[in-house]
Amino acid sequence: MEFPKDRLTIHEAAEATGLSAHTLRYYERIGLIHPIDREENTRRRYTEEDIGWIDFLTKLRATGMSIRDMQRYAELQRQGDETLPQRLEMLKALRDQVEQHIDELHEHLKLVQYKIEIYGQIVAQKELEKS
Amino acid sequence: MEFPKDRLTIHEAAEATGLSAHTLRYYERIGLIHPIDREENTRRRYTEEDIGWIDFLTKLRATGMSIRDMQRYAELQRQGDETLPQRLEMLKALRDQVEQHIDELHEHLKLVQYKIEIYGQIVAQKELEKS
DNA sequence: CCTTGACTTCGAGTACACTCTAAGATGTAC
DNA sequence: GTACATCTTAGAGTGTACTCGAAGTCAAGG
Repeated sequence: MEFPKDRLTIHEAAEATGLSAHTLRYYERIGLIHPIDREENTRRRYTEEDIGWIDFLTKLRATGMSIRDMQRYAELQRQGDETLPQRLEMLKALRDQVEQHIDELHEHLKLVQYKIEIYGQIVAQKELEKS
Repeated sequence: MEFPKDRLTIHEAAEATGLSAHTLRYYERIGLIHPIDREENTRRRYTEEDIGWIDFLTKLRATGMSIRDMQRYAELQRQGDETLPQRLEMLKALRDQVEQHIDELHEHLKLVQYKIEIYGQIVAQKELEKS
C-alpha cells in the first residue's frame, strides 16, 4: 500500500478532471500545465491546486477557447501579476465571444423548435389517418 | 452578359450562404446537398430552394451537429415523407443537446465573469497605487 | 529474483472538416 | 480566334486536438 496521499496519481487526476491520462501529459507537454511535481520517483503527483487549474482549463476549453489561446493564457499566468491586465483582456474577449455564441445558439434553437412543431403536427396527423 | 438569372452560380451561392465554393462542392460530393442542376453547360446553378437548404445546413452546423449526422439527416430527407418521424427524433435530440450546451456555456460564463471582476478590482487597485 | 503492470518519453497515427492543387474543359471579351 | 478567366473533377494537403503505440524504467507482490 501507499502513504496517505494528499496528491493524486495521473489516473486519479484523470478521474478527477474528466480528461484522460494521455491528455494530461499532452497538456503538460505543450505548456498548458506547468511541469507537475514528481514524488519519490519519476511519477507525477497532482496537488489540489493542479487539479483546480486543470478544471479551469477544461472550462475554458468548453467555452470554445482554442488550445493556442489557452497556451497564451497559461504563459501569461506563469509570468505573474504584471500580466493581469492582459489576462483580463483575454477574459473579456472570451466573455463577449461566449455571449455572442449563446445568442446564436438561441437563434438556431428557435428554428429547430419550429421544425419540431411542424414535423410533429404532420406526424400526429398521419397517426390519426392510420387509425 | 448573361440571361436574367433566377439561378446562382457557385460563387454567387457561396456569397449568399457564407460558405466557400470549395465547401459547396465538398458538401455536394459527400451528399449533404443533392446533385445541383447544371444549366446550359456543365456548371452548377443554384435555385432559391437550394440556397434555403444550404442555409439550413449551416445552421445545423452552427449548433454543433456533426457532418456525419447531417449526412444522415440529408439522406432521410431524400427518402421522403415516410422518414419524418426519424427526422423529428433527430431534431428533438439536437434541441436537447443545444439546450444543454447553452446551460453549460452560461455556467462557464459565470466563472469567466467572476474572474473578470476579481482581476478588474486588482488591476484598478494597482492603477490607484501608481498615481 | 522475477513477473506483472503501471508509469515514462516521444514520435506517429487518427478523426474531423475543410481547403487547396493540378490538369483539363469551357465560356467571355476583345 | 485567341487570350484569359472560371469552371470541372479527383485526390492530396492542412490545422486542430487529441489519442495511441513502442520501447524502456521502476516498484510491489509472490
